[in-house]
Amino acid sequence: MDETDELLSIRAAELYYEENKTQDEIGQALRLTRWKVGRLLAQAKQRGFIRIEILHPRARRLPIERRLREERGLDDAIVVSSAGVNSPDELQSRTAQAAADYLTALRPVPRTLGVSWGRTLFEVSQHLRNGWATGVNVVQINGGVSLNRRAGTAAATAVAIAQKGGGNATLLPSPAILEHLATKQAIESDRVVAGVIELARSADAYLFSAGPADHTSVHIESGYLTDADVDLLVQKGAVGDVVGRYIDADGNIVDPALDARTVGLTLDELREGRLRIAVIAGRSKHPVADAVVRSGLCSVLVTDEATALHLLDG
Amino acid sequence: MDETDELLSIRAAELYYEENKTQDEIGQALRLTRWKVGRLLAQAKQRGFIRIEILHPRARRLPIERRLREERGLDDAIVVSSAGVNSPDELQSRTAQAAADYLTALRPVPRTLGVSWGRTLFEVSQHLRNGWATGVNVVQINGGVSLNRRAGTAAATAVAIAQKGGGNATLLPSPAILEHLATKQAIESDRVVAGVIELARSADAYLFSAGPADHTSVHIESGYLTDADVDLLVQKGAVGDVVGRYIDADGNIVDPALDARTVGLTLDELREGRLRIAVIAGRSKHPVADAVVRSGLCSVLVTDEATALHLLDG
DNA sequence: AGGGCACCTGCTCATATGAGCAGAACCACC
DNA sequence: GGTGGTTCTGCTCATATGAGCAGGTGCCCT
Repeated sequence: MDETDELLSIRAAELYYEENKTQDEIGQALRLTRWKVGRLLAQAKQRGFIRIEILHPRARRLPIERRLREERGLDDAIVVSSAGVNSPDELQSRTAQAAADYLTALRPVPRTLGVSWGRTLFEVSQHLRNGWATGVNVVQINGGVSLNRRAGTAAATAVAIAQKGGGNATLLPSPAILEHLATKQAIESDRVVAGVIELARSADAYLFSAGPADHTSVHIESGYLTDADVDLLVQKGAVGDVVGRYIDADGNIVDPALDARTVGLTLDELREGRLRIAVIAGRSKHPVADAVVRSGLCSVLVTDEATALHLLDG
Repeated sequence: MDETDELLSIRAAELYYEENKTQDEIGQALRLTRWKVGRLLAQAKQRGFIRIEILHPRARRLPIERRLREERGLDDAIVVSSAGVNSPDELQSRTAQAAADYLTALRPVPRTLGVSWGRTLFEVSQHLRNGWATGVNVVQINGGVSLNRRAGTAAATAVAIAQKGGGNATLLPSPAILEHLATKQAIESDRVVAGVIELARSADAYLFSAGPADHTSVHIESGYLTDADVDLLVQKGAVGDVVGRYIDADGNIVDPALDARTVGLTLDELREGRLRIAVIAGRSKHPVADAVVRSGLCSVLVTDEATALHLLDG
């Protein structure tokens, strides 16, 4: 295509998309046949001169979703559009909404849903509508918060999802990470705790997020880890955590000793689930999202456009 | 339109614009009739959920051009798109290119074209193609630079436009602003100078830009004015200059004494021209662009999208 | 409860558009 | 300068889409 045709295709596109003229009218205006106009418009599209965006908080990027399914072997992918987003919070909110939508539309409806906790999942729970399902019971799959001011979001998340879904929540009454291995083993052998974990293993579906390995981690905020602990994990190759367990870029446990002191489903147990929905959004989570997808921790990913493109780049 | 329909219209838009499905196929996928799908898509468009942009350096915004013509009474308007622009320089370049295109397409071809000088017009001259016209003579309409290192762009601009247009340039051999009124009067009564100005008055068309009233002004760079001079003009209400003459927001001369020492066409003489093309781009020129358009100094405006929208806001 | 009104739905029909094809124009290479 | 191949052009025809309309539905007010 020569220079002249390129310019003509732009003129034609202006008249077609901005002025709503028919290809025939454009032909008369530019002294071309309408077939030529059609071809010019096709070329303009094909060469990427025409960008069509859907500006809406609920807009998704289906082509990217397809690529994720095909190139990353996911059973399903939900990618929310970043078009018109102004803040990281807004992106997080859009992603949480999309996850809520996905859960609501899920068929068959899971009888038991295993959930982790964190800022993202809390938001998902808030976006779910009352009556999003009937009779969905929820079970926590890893130890919860309790130490700090914002105590209770872990419990609140599970309870909200269950209540709005017309079912009950089963909480895992344990800290996320214990100081001593012996204590952890003692807790896990407790009848109640062991029962909850058993129930978690048998869940029909899992819903979880992932945290970045940096100082904004919920584990630091909750007092389970210190800044120094996280720095050390990063040194060892950690890119983030899933259900409280820190992994490297390949999805392997970074610190087995720490992992042994962490209460809840192990990553291998998590991988046993048939439906494993990860909800991960935001720039800071690109590395951990990559690890989660590569190592097959999730079978379904709900994420934002930028993160999805990052996954497809590598 | 209720919540559900809004969501459906977004789903439909995704399938239509991103997946290239027909409305019929979308209907099957979403369990709607194809007419409903058509209506949803129409609503999505009408409510502004669909944004279509033409990404190309030569892309224009025809709807904005029309509004400028209708709401600001311009004979013509050329508005270049800012979509995908990363730097002010790029915007300036696009606008200059558009001005060059406009000149090239101009019918009837002006026999004599009066031009001012400055960064913008120099760029226009560089964007013109050899042979953009045949037999277009160029005459300078205001005094030129000569004092500083980058001397000669004023002359270079006029000469380039003339040469590429197969005609000759007539330069105005005078400084832009003189220190004393008497000198200015003496220069203007010089046979040659008077002849050039007479020729300028009779030009078929004028092409000029405008400068901002700030320290980046070409008049400071060229040594005709000092920072302090400009500060004073701003205090008196100056928003910028046209052919070396500083105007306020209403297009009136800010400092008559200074104006009397400025060589070239007066603003009233400029306004006599039937075809007066102003080329003005960039954030810093919004105020002066506004003044130029409001006071009818130009009959045709070539500008960028942001500047155009600023003009339409007020 | 009934009548009136606004809105919505599913249709027919006219129009706009894209696929595909035959001939024309162009180019390069003998 | 002919000849084979490639690209381009203007067409026919099938399909996709939008306008407009008749009937239906739900809603509000009496």
